[in-house]
Formats: sequence, structure tokens, C-alpha cells
Amino acid sequence: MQSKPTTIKEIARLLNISPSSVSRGLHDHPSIGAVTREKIKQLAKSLNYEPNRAAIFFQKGKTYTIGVILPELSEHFFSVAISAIEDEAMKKNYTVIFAQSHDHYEQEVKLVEKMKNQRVDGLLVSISKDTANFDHFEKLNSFNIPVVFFDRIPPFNNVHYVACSLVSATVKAMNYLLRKGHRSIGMINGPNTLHASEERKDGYKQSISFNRLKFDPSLVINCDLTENGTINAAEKFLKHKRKPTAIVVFNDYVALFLIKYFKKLDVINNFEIVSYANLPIISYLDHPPVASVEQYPYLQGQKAVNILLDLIHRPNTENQAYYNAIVDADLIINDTNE
Amino acid sequence: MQSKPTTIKEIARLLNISPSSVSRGLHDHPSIGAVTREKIKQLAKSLNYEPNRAAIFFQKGKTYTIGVILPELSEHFFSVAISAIEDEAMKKNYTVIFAQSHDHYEQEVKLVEKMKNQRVDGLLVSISKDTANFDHFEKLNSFNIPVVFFDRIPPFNNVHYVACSLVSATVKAMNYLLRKGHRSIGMINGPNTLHASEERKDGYKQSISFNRLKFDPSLVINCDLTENGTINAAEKFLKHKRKPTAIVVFNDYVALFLIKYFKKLDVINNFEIVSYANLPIISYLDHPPVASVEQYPYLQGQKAVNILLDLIHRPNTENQAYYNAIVDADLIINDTNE
DNA sequence: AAAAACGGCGCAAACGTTTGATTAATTTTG
DNA sequence: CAAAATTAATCAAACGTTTGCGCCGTTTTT
Repeated sequence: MQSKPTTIKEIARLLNISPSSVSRGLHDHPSIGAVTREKIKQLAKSLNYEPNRAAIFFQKGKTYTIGVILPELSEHFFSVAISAIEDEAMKKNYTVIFAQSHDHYEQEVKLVEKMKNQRVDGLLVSISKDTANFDHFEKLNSFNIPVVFFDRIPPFNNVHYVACSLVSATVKAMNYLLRKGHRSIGMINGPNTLHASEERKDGYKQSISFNRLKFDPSLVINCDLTENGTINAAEKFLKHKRKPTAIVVFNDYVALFLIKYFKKLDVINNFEIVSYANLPIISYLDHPPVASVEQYPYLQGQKAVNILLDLIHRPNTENQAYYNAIVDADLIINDTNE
Repeated sequence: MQSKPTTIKEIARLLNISPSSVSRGLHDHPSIGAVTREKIKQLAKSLNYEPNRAAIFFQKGKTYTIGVILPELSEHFFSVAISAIEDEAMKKNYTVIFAQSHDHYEQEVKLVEKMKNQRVDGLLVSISKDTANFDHFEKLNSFNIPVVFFDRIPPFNNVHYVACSLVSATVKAMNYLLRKGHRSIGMINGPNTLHASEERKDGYKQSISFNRLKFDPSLVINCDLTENGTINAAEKFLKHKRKPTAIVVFNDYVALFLIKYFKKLDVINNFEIVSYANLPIISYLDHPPVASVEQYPYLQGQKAVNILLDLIHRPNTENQAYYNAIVDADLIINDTNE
């Protein structure tokens, strides 16, 4: 019992009209009369007609597919973002294909090439940790494939992007800690290549100067986000002459390493930690961060898709303006003593 | 500077041969001479030729796309599985499209229909929590779209599936607890609709009888996997006349709820917990499960893809045998006192 | 030496849909 | 009432690739 999907030709044959009329009828083209149009639509429905997307893609030279390249699908932040991208794209009848750079620049370059060859209509990218060169994205311009960066964005703004306002979020986090009385606050930051590291540092400085305190550069430590890197940073804080009483850490993974280490040394109660939320279950810890910066991955994903679709539908040669969309980050207080 | 991708026609024109020869040349068709073949391949390479997949899909009536339907992308287990599916499919030059049922039967039905309309070549499914009827998958047969279930599989075996040997894994878990001296062991199981619940229960019973103990049905409690459901189950154990000293719980999410509740009541030290691993960071807890059943989501994903591709490439009307692939689950001991 | 086989290639059709150009029938206009 | 405008539909080409069939020239077989 082999069913073949219904085609436009089939409908045309049954109604004794031409395929083009059927096509136009289904698209409410004005040159098809109301009577014929309704007949077409009814028959199409009753035969369960569904357009053959492959044929349409081919004909239009579009794929109705957007590509997504991100570092690691199984990181919670990204899996939520993906979830949003998928939901939003499906609503607009677009298909999504993913690929993971596993945080390697070379892999990212390959994937961009692959996506181009797959003829995606547009690309959503969260760049890898060690991406410093952006030529591979530049190349897409000549093929008219728009790119929107999200969350992990390049450090310049003549590109389209969606990201979080990490500066102000960090200010909020710092102010919260300062209000609680902390006077020496450490920061475990990410690699300098990441724009997000810059922003965190800016926020740190802004808050310090706003509160008329003195900025001590040795309290902001770069870290490669591994467990060892975290431990190194922790040790510097423990030996610091103005030992911090609170620490702002780059993300929850780093927070986990730090908490584990501090617990091992039994000094966990000497510190209050603020982190940037990636993990939903961090609050189940016994010594969770007192607050977390919520970066709303679902919202970022949605926005990124919508911007990308807008760019795809825009007549190609138009305007040179860049979308720089900022999603507000919020400080979520976990501290139950509050 | 609008670049157009190279086509076969273009190559043919430049070499003064026909498009069909180019196509055959690129595919090592025997009827094309070695000299011409190499000329074709060289020019193709130097022009960066990449086949227009849309055109091929259209021509062949295949999409080289497999659909994946699962409950929740952001659950760690699934995000890892997806990651594997993506990697494996990309190796084989297939594209993957995902959709989430969000654990609702109706949504799942809709998505299956949608996937069919998208003309996917095959489907990978992890069924939703409340799927009891499987007609929506049956329908795919007549369209010759093969389906492989993974992890969350239907409770009968005239389908293709990949799953974990949860029975033997549960036996391992139980034996481990029994060896540690526990004599009353509780189980927080999932809903009865899930095949995985059945298997856990079977394992529980097998171990009990193998060790010549008496099976007490009231020690195995079904739970809807929510926090409230977990608390209800926990209370039953606390009031139980043979209060268990160890509990096997359905998964890490349930384990989190349980640990949280037991900590609140300050009875956490009265229990040892074994869980099924979904969350990578569970071991960071202060009172983590003493052991976890590892279900190897990456491996399951890989196997599922390979089986599906095999079915896709198999001549349609052949054999009626069903793939029932079992991935061994292992018990991972977290207990540091061992 | 004629017949058969083969190697190497081109021709043309097909896949389903869209769309600019065209036609035919009807209605409106001056 | 003829010319122009409008409406409703058809025709045909196009998108890039694959593939069955046919053709021609050369080599092998009888």
C-alpha cells in the first residue's frame, strides 16, 4: 500500500485546469476567480495536499533553512537557546540545522563552509572560545547569506547581534554585594578574547568607581574556564593581601569548580559568590551562589531568529544598518536570608 | 559583488562537454574516461563546486533529512543524544531537524504529521510521557518512512528501537545496595505508561527474588516525576512500617527533589540513593546519590542514527525483521568511601 | 570481412513548483 | 459600436541534477 503524496499536477488534472492555476489559487493570486479558488482549496484539503518543499526550494533557490553554529549543544544555556530557535523557526515555517564547533576555531570555519554549501538562507552563530579571526563570516556576504550573532558575539559592532547587557548586569551584581557590606570583591573572569569578559570587567570597574572605591586590578583574574584554571584563581584570592569576601565568577560551571574547591578547604563560608546562570539546578547546592545573573537564553534565541528572518526577507541591497539587540539581564537573588 | 554558486552546467560549458558527463564524472561512473573524469574533478574543485542539494533532493524525491522528535531538548540526556545524532548524521551527509513534543501526546501527533509533510527520509523518536496510542507512527508505514525509537520506546517490540537494558542495570543497582547491607529498599518509579518504568520494576523484582528476599509492592511507588509527586512518595517511605534505608529513584531530576526534601527534614543521612543519570553535575551535590546508572545517551543516539540510515537505504519491501538494539547500562559508583 | 561488443560520450526527459508572457472572453468606456 | 480595459485562465520556461537510451568510433570476436 504505497501512498504517493498529492501534487499540484494531480489536483489540476482532477479539476481539468492547469497546474499554474492551482498554484495561484492556493496562493490567493488575484487572477484566479473566487469560485475556482475555493474549488482548488477544497480539493487540496481533502486530498491532504502538502507542497513538496524540495521542489519549492529548488525552484526558488532558497532552502527555508537557517543554520545554527554554537559551541556545545549540551551546555544548558545553548540547549535552551536552541529550543527557542527551533520553536520560533517552526512557527515561521523555517527549518533549522545545527552544528557544534566544540569551541574550536578550525571546526567553526569548516562548519561555516558546510552551511554555505548547504545553501542555508541565513546563519545564527555563537562564536567559539578561541575565535579571533572573522574572515569566514565575511565570505558569506558575497553569497548574500546574512549572519546574526548571539550571546557570544564578535568584539565589534558592524555586525548583527543579540546579546545580553552584561555590563549593567555586572553592575547590578556588584552593587548588590557592596550593599551587603563587602568591600573587597574578586572576579574570576573568562579569557580576554571573549567580548563577554570585557563587559564583565567594565561592569566591575563602573560599579567600583561609582561607589567611590579604588579599583585593584589584581582582584580581577582571567581564567580559561577549566577546573584547574579556577583553582589557580581561587588560590590567588586566598593569598591576596586584601582577601576578598565575595567573588563574582564567569559562569555556573566555574562556580561549581570554585565551590567544590572551597568546600574541600573548608573556607566556603568565608565567601559569597555571584554567578552567571547556565545551570538550572545550581540552586540545589548546599552553598549556592547568593545571586545569579539571568541571561534569558530563550528570549535571546527568539530575537535572533526574528532578526535573521527579517534580514532574509529584506531586499538584498538595502540599508547598511546593523541590528544590535540587547536583552536585559536580571540579577536573581537566591539568598534565602534576604 | 554577487557570487553565484558553481553548477554542473557551468563546468560542462567550460569543458565543452555535456552536463550529464560532468555528473557521471563526479560520481565515478564507469562510462566516463579517466582523462575526462580527472579534468572534471579538477575544474570542479578549483571552482569550489558544491552540488545543489535542493536540486538533488528534488530530483531524487529524497530529502537526505532525518527528523527527530523528543520530549525536551534542554533535558541533559536528550541534548547529549541530539549532539550525537547531529554529529553522526553530518558524517553521513544527512541533515537533521528537531522538534520537541514537550511531553504532550497531541503535540507529538502534530509533529509526526509535520515531519511527514516535510518529507523526511526517516524519523527518530523518543516518545512523550503520555503517549499510549501509536497510530500516528503506523501511518508513516504507507509513506515508506522508517521510524526508529530510542530511549523512550513503545511497550511492544514489533518496532525498531534502541534502548538501555534497564532491567539489568536496575539489578546491578539493587545488588550493589544489598551488598552494602540494605534490607529494605524503596523505589520511586515513573508512570506505568512508560516502558522504562516497567523495566525498572522488573529489575527490582528480579534482584529481590534472586537474593531470596520477599517482594513488598508497597516499596515501589509510581510517581509523575514532578516535585510534588516526589514528595508524596517520600512521605510514604517515611511512614512505612519497614522504612527503607536506600531508595532507587527514576532519574536525577527526581533525585534532586528527593534530596532537597530530605535535607529540609534533616533525614538525608538516613538514606542512600541510587539514581539514573541525566545530570552531569549531580555529583557536585553535598549528598549525591551513592551510585548512578549511566545510560550512554551519546552511544544510543549514534546507534539510532545508524539503524535508521540502514533502513532508509534498504530496498523497501525487504525483510520484516525489527532492530531491537540494546545498549548496556553501567552502574557508576559515586560513593567516595568505597 | 562482416558482426558483435565495448568504451566514451551526448540527448532529452523527468522531478514539482512558480511566474512572466500570452490569450480568450467579458465588461467598460468614449 | 468599435476600441480599450478588465478578468480569468493557460502556456511555457526555468531551477540543477540524474539517468535510460541512443549514437559513433574503435576494438574484439566469429
